[in-house]
Amino acid sequence: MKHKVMMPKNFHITDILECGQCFRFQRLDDMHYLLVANGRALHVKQNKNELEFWYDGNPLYEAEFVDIWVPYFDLGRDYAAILTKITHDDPVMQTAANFAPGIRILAQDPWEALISFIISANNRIPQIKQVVENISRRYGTHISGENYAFPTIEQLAAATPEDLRQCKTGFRDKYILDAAQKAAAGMISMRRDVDTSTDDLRKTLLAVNGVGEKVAHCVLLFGYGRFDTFPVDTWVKRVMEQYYFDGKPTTPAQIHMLAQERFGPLSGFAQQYLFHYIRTKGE
DNA sequence: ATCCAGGATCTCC
DNA sequence: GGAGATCATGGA
Repeated sequence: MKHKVMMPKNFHITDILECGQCFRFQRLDDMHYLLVANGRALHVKQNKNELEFWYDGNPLYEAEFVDIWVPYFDLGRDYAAILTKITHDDPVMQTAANFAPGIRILAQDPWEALISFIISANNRIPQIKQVVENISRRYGTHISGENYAFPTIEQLAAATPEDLRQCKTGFRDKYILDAAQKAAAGMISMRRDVDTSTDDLRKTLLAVNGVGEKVAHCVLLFGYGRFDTFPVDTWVKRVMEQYYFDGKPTTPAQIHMLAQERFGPLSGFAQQYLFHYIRTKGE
């Protein structure tokens, strides 16, 4: 059973999935992707005037679409209003946003985001995707065909370092286990609606071995929907130094201050447009 | 073959 | 606190 909705403004499935925020998807065809999230394998097909969603294996009902996938794809948010604000008097942001105006920040699971971005450290996106896939197949619950859910905290907490290494985690095996241990012990809430300030949440994330400022910001943004964050990786550092700091060397702290001044509570959106633009424009 | 990747950590100053 | 080396893995 397919679910169809009218084409939302500022929604482009390629921009959304290929912009580097999410790792569990594959392109089946132009404008047609298979995504694993929320314990489901979901087909997403973007047509001229409509979006189609359907599960790989079982029916997708209206109520479930509304409860799970509308929030996941952030369909209730007015991205045109966001773009108007962050591009105001900012030609750099205008260029970045025009490059991929269909980006939306997905409402991902905090636990999956935490592990995924621990894996992202000193790694390339194709390999991050491969390692997350390996871990899901080894520890996650089967969904359909070749699709496995991302493992739960308990499923990963039961892993051994040797086992994890077989998933090609490299030196990050101990980091993943530390995250699983702390999560299982309840030291970090894995609820998106947790009532904790962004800064306090950030500090608890930094307590995990293998989580520094950049990974913490990514988990806050993509896993907890904290849009007042601004992950600074090599690409964002590059684009910010080049266009906002007159080519001068800059620290992440300085970049955070400028982002807070300029983009405030919309920093996370701004960061994703900039990241995708600088990383992809040359291709 | 050497270098590097959505970084983090450890060491040494 | 800042600079440098090191960390698995695999692709260029």
